[in-house]
Amino acid sequence: MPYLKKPNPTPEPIDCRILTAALELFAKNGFHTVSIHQIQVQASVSIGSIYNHFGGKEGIAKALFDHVAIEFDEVVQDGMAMSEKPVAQCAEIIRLLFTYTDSHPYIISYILNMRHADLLANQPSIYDTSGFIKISEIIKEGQARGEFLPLNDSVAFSSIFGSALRMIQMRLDGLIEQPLVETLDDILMSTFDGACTEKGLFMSHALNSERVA
Amino acid sequence: MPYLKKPNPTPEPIDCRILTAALELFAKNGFHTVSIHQIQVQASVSIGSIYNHFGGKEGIAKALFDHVAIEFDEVVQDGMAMSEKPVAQCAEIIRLLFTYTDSHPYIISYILNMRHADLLANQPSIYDTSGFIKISEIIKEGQARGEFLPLNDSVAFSSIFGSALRMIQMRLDGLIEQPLVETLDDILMSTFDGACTEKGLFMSHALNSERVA
DNA sequence: GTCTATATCCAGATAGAC
DNA sequence: GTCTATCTGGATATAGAC
Repeated sequence: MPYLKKPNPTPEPIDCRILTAALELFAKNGFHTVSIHQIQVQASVSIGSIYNHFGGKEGIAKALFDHVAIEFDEVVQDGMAMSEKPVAQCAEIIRLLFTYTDSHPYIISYILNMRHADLLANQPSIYDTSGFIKISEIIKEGQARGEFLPLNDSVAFSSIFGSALRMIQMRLDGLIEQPLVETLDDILMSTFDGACTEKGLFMSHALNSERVA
Repeated sequence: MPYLKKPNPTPEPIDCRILTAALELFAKNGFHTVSIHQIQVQASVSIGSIYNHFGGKEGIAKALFDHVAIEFDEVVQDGMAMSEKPVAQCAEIIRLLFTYTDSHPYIISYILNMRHADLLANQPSIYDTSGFIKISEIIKEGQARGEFLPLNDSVAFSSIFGSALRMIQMRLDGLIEQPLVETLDDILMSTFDGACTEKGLFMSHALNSERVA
């Protein structure tokens, strides 16, 4: 029965197999708990090949970072293409990140956690990527148009993407069973319109209760 | 000159020295990159003592977790004591977390990052602590009173604490030079009242642009 | 309880055949 | 370019003196 004979279904190139295996293992177990031997087994490759292609474990991590940075940039670009308006662009980026988290959790996990997880300092982080820079520019444009509050860079970023990123973290940590997209509308609403039922609810409290300086 | 003779200025108990040293090293470099030898040196203790007290590196991590969980719970309790109103309680907890991040960055870093950073799965996380449970109850109470939007647990938590936690992360990652407290009012405002200048700005976009299902 | 010296193990890296 | 076999360093952990 030669038509059933598919004993070696590995059409992927070897370096791609290595990266895929390493990404999954790193995201699941963390850079330092994963040994090259594990990667070797999961990728069905020899140790020698790994060293030939990437020069070692750190080399794999570096290549993975470049890879996920490109993916992230594409998500941002896709989100930007959806509309001219910064608010809608940010909303679309969040939607894409949510779907991406559900479909490719290891990539998002690597983007978000890898730096803290393991690699030494002075390693590039997500904040150094072109995707993040594009987001910063969207926010600036939104402020110029008067859509977003005129807050400083990090505050504005946190206020727009903080809730969504926290949802992603919790989903990756296994605290949320639901697909993230199902929560999208709620997250967008609270992000853009606030977590309270009425605008000014917090300010009235702040005025009533004299806080200690 | 016996009055100058203070060659051994270590009034702290030995296990406390070990924990302090380990906390700093773990937060800075990550669990797996820190060796027991480093902890030994920084704490001015012998390896034998470390094994006597904690049974190894994982034992230290476990003890540290219990310790920071207690600190976190105290922060939440202090924040709750400030007011009866959930909105004000959450605002105060965020303020305390901000000041705590600036004064004790290693503790906050450990709380936020340690799980991803290193320890294996099935390790307790911040979400299992009494402090987090108290926060969940505050949110529920706020929803019952009609202050917070009636969103499900994780969405509500993310919408209220997501921006602040992102600020803390960025501060710990060295992306924010400013003390966090200086950004407190902006974060609270955007959290509770939204990141946009007008309520409903996002919804109008969503209606205008037919999103692909 | 605290220390030093030592044993054991295993991950990262290399050498060289094919 | 891919593989197997091997080397080496360093980390965890232990044994036993004090």
